[in-house]
Amino acid sequence: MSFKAPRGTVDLLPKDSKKWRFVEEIIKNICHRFHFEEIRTPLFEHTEVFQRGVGDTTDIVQKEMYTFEDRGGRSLTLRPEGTAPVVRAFVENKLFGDPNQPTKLYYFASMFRYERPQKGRMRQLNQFGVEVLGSANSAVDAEVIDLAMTVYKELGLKSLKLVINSLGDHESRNNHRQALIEHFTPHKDELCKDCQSRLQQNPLRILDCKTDRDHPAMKTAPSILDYLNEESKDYFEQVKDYLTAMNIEYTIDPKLVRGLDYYNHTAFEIMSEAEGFGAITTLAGGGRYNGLVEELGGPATPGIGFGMGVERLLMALEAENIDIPVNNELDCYIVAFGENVEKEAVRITHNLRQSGIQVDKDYQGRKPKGQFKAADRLKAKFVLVLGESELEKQVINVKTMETGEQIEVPLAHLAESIKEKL
RNA sequence: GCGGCCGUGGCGAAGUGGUUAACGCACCGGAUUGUGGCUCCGGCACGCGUGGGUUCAAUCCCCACCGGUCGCCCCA
Repeated sequence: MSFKAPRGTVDLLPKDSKKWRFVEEIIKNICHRFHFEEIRTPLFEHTEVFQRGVGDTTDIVQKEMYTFEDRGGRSLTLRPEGTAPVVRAFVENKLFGDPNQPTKLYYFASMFRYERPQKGRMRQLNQFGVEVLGSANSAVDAEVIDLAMTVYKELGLKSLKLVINSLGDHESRNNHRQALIEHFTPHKDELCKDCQSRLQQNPLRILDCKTDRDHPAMKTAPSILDYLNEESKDYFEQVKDYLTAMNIEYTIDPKLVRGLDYYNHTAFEIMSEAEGFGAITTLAGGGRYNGLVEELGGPATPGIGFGMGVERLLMALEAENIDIPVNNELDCYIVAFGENVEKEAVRITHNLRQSGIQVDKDYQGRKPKGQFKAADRLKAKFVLVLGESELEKQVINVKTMETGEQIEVPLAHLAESIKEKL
């Protein structure tokens, strides 16, 4: 009987986990500079959180959730995205009552979506994301976008495209929605099946449809930008001004809609334009969601955030041939052989580790030559050679692998001697 | 949910309807009783995703299933 990881999941092996840690550290460092604090929410939530938060008509809720019933008959769902849980936690823990507003949070967490896996799409995926709750200031929109772009920039990505749009406030959205319904209804029979149902449920997303992309009615469809009321228009202008002030380049795409129901005003996506990236180009996406906190039972509180795919970030780095520095070295490797030497080798290993030195030794019963080979393979800086004669003299031979030179060090001074060399 | 391609040792990869399934890398041992990176020699798949069928005979042909991969929808 042999087992495999479930479809759409992978094991993160040491070779790659080092890269992940490097990326995580850079990201967390940036969050610290932007003065965001970490939040960790449960892996699963009551299904209702996502139905209400993300929206019943979305693909995520309709066909991508890992939903199950627990022994108490409760319907629970492995989180498919990060915003709804964070907002739930914000409300439940009354973070809105903290005098320090806005509340600036970030998370680094696994998400789950029941989808057919392919390049850059997994059933368990990892996202870094941020949420800012409690401010309707357009400078916050710009700050959040700046943070995302900073992550990519500091990791060295060049072929990026920032796309922004405004979905407007409630009034603007409704007017636009009406206009869309009126525009597309005469062509209803010519649209794909998905779009026919979208026409009633969420006409905005027809604009996003790839199947009907070339339909003539698509080109003449009313643009949201023409339906923004003064306030929404003004807000969007401010966001653009702030981006320009920070020298952040962007393009405006009136068709950028985003898949989740909770967005309004600013919506944005960051895509990779690198060659050989596969069919998927979206690295991160986000936007403003001023009604979500209320929707989840909290006081009217504006919010904005984004989710960034970590797997896709790593893919983009690879596509642009950006190497992640990985430290594979080992400080010391103990080569021991002869009668009764093993116990002393174990003791020395322990003592050096207690002194803060990184040490490993052979556990495979290899001959001395094999142990040296292993030390070489592990890129050990020093090999500590312990045989019967050394043991008798209470010394150990310290060999510097790079130069091949070897000196005798009394066991009593081993730790200090190595610390000096390191 | 739908479609294309694929499934041989730890990895990469050849192969044929029929006695012992190439080769390369890695690993282990020896040449070198206690010293790595080079070289040489030796070892390393009762097995070719699983099940069924065709056949005197199948890793190779057919079918089904499972798995992987890439793409569609949608997204991270």
